[in-house]
Amino acid sequence: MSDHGLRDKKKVATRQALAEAAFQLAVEHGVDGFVVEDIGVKAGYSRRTFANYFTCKEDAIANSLSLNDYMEPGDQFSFSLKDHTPLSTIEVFIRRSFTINKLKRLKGLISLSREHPTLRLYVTGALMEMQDFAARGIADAYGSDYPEEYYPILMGAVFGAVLPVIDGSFDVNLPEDEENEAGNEFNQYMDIVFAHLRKGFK
Amino acid sequence: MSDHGLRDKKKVATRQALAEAAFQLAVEHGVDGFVVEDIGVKAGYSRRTFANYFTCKEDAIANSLSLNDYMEPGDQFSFSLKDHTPLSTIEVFIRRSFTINKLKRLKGLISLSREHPTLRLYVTGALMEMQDFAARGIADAYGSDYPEEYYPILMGAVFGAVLPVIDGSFDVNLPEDEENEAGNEFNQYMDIVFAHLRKGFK
DNA sequence: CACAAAAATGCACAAAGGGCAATTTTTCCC
DNA sequence: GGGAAAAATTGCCCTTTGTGCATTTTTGTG
Repeated sequence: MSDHGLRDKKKVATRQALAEAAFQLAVEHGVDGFVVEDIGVKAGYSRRTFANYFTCKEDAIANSLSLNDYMEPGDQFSFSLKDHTPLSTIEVFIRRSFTINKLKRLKGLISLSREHPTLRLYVTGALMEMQDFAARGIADAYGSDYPEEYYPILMGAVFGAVLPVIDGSFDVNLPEDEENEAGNEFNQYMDIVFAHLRKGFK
Repeated sequence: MSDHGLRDKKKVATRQALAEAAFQLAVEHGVDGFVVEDIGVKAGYSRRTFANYFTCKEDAIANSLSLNDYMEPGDQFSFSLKDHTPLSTIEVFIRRSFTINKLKRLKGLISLSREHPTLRLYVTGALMEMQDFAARGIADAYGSDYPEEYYPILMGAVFGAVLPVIDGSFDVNLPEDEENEAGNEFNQYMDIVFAHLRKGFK
């Protein structure tokens, strides 16, 4: 049998090394202040290898946010099977996913995106992938307990409402200490978001 | 005084001509089946001029959807000042914006995007611009009648819930006759979407 | 350890992106 | 209407990308 576990792990590592190098170079020299070659040098790979993992610089920079590494669909949503509704399941998923470190990286990406429309596209694209991931997980978990069209609408509404954070129109202040996950401003904003989503709009 | 009206109109026309040419070429030969030069030839401009209007092919193709041309923020949301809530205002805006012709173009873009992640990014980007446009209009129209954070959340939720259509996971069947705007499947889907948004999620 | 599969690399070439300067077109103002 | 100013279009040029293909190197298996 083929257990390519180790090989796959190395591929992920390569991908992350390249993305991380790309992000750091972008912070240091601006998104347009370096070339793909530089990423390769910094990460210890060739230009050609970079092209095997990413389509362009922006792709690599944005995906340094790897929001969905370490996530396994089954794991992430197993808690949802009892005592939870789809909405509260997503709520837990979102709050768990945006750790302080992720939010810090996100802030960096947002400020880079501010004057760089193309990068902005790739950053929102990364979020969309996270949304797809969550949508699949939720749909698997709840099956036919809700009308067919419920999940895509719910998922869209939730992630749409989170977008202002990603997009930078809502500016999240982050605490210095990594430990204080629960009380950060992102979670306060989520309180408001989910309250609105539960109550409905007018 | 500087009345650049005619000049601006010509710029818009040029932009649209290039975008339209790009879209048609994409339909005929596939997104990767032609080069920027071809777009210029088809639209009657040079490669260099194309670069003045768009960053790449995908940018041009996606923006052939020009959802927000002919829109003036003031005009579009003037009806909102009486008898409407923010949500119902957006609802009218959305239903008005997605005419049969726009939806047809959107379907074309979706099928092109299906196997082309980069184009997909640019198409959702075009929708985001529409969202920004609507967000500004709505915020102007309602000012301080609602809590400060209300509009971005509402706007995000609405456009997020519309995204499945854009994204192609909801497939809209369109009537042959252009006249039948009200009863098309898109509007039926919107009925469900806005019902959920009003009622709230659980 | 040797063999097969897969990843990284090198090479080459068509194409993209964009600065700069020249040219053409549009607008402004008398 | 005509000439000056502003803006749009274009050509030129050169660096950077993207990618197919062949080759080398690394990894996993028996």
